Parts: sequence; C-alpha cells; structure tokens
Amino acid sequence: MATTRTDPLTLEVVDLIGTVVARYHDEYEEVAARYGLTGAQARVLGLLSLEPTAMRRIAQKLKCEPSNVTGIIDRLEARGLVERRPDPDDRRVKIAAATEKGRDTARQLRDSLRFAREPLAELSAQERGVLRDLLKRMLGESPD
Amino acid sequence: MATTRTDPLTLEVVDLIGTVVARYHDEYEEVAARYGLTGAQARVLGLLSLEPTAMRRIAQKLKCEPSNVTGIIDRLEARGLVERRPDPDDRRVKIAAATEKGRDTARQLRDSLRFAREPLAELSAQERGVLRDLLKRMLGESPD
DNA sequence: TATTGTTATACTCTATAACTATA
DNA sequence: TATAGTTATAGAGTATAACAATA
Repeated sequence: MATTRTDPLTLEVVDLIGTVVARYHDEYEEVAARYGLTGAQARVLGLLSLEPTAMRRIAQKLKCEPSNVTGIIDRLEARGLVERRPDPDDRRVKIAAATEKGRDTARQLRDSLRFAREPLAELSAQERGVLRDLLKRMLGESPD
Repeated sequence: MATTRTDPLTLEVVDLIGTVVARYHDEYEEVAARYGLTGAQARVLGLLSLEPTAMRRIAQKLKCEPSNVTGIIDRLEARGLVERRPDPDDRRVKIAAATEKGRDTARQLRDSLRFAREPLAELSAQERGVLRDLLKRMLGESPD
C-alpha cells in the first residue's frame, strides 16, 4: 500500500478536526449533564427517541457489549424516560422505547446542542454546501 | 439573541460532523486498545510526549479533576511509559514526563491514527485548503 | 443447540471531600 | 492561609463469563 504522505496542510486539517471532535464531545457531555444524564444515557435516549430498539441492537449502535445496555436502560427507566416492552414476535427480546417524557427530554437536549449549529452560522449557504460535500467525500460511502 | 435557523443544509452538515466525531473517537479508542492503553491514558501519553507537564496542568488539559490524574499517571508509570519528576522551583509540584519508551509508544500510536489522514487523501491539495479555512472559521479564534 | 437479556465480577474514569507537604 | 498532589469513596461505563428463558 502506498504510504500516505503527511504534508503540513494535511497535518493542519487533521489537527483542526481533532479540535472539532474535542469541542463537540465536551459540549455534548456538558449539555447531557445539564439534564442530569451521562453521555451514554443521552446517546441512548437520542436513539430511542427516533425509534424503539431491542437491547441487542442498542449495544451494536453503541459499539459496546449487550450486558452494559442493561444498566444504562435501568437508569433511564428509573427516571421514567424509557420503558421496556416485550417483542410480540420473540419472547426473548425486550424492546426499549422512549416515553413521552423521554422524547421531550431528547428534543430539548437536541435543541441545546448549539455547537455544530452556531459556528456554522459564520458560513454562507454556499460555503456550507462546500463543507458538506468535502465532509461527505472524506467519510466515503458507508451506510450504517 | 437571534434564533439560529436550522435549515436542511445546516442540519445535514451538523449530522456529518457528528459522524466524523463518532468515527474519530471510535478509531482513537481502538488504536489505544491495540497498545494496551485506555483512551484517557493515550491522550495523556500524547500530551507528555510533547512536553513534561505538572499534574495540575494535565487535569486542566483533560478537563477533569486533579485527583483523577494521579491514577492515570500511576498506571502509565507502572508500565514504564511515564515518570514523575520533582519541580526544582516548587517542592509541592510533580512533573510527569514521558520516558523514551513512552515517546516511542506515543509516536507509534500517532502513526496508527489513519482516520483523519487517509480520508483526506481523497481530497486535492486545493480542497484540503478550502476545508482548512472553513474549519478554522467554524472554530473561530480561541487559542487554548 | 443457539440466542436474548440478565447477573456477577473486575477495571478504569469520573467527581467530591479530606488529608499531607509544602508555599 | 492557600496550593499541589494524594487518598478514600462512590457512581458510571466497559468487557468477560456464566446463567435463565426462549427459540
């Protein structure tokens, strides 16, 4: 394989992306904490606010072991943000679903995440379009 | 304050940035694990490979409490990657420094982080320049 | 037999509070 | 008295292994 040269420009962009990642992550944790949630809890609640999901599938999306999901859902359920439902097709499966309160919280949380939105306001529509296209090409085609 | 409109293009870019953040984070953890390090340990080792740093300053850079740094440095020190040195100017202060083995590991680790480099190879030099400028404007002027 | 979710265990990261040795 | 680092403690996320219920 061809060695990727690391010219100064590439290194600068890599560094900028690192900064974006750090800032995004910090803000996500901070906003989650504002709602009394950990980052992992906020991510799961965000997932479930889109659609009810089986425990095992949640683990896949989080890239962690299924055993960990039990505790995260336990804590969200204890606060009335999530509930476990049986799967009518397979009695082994439990489906976690956001309650109405959970969906409310998820929406507020999403609205509070200004990071990726306010800085973008600095850019014109055309520039945002360019940024979109460049990011898309960086990320390549990898539908999850 | 003016409400930030969230037009479809902005939302798309926000989503793309979220994907970049997730992928970057996952790869960082995975590469660290390949060297038997946790993400936090790898980040600290990376810092110390650039310059020896007092415990308190490490906590500031990690945005965590100083008490946590003790354990992280303990574990890195137990593996011979880091050492504690006294500060000649203030006997309360301990300065953590990467050993030669630690600097080696940090360099290998850095070289293994292909994420932000290989995808950029998809872009021309001019496009990387555009991306750099857009990211810089997004991030604004905030020297750490 | 294989799979789903859970439990039990151990490790790391995290914040808080109390302690020590310096300043 | 204030500060740097540590220790003690508790909560949370993580992986691994073993288990019950179901397929």
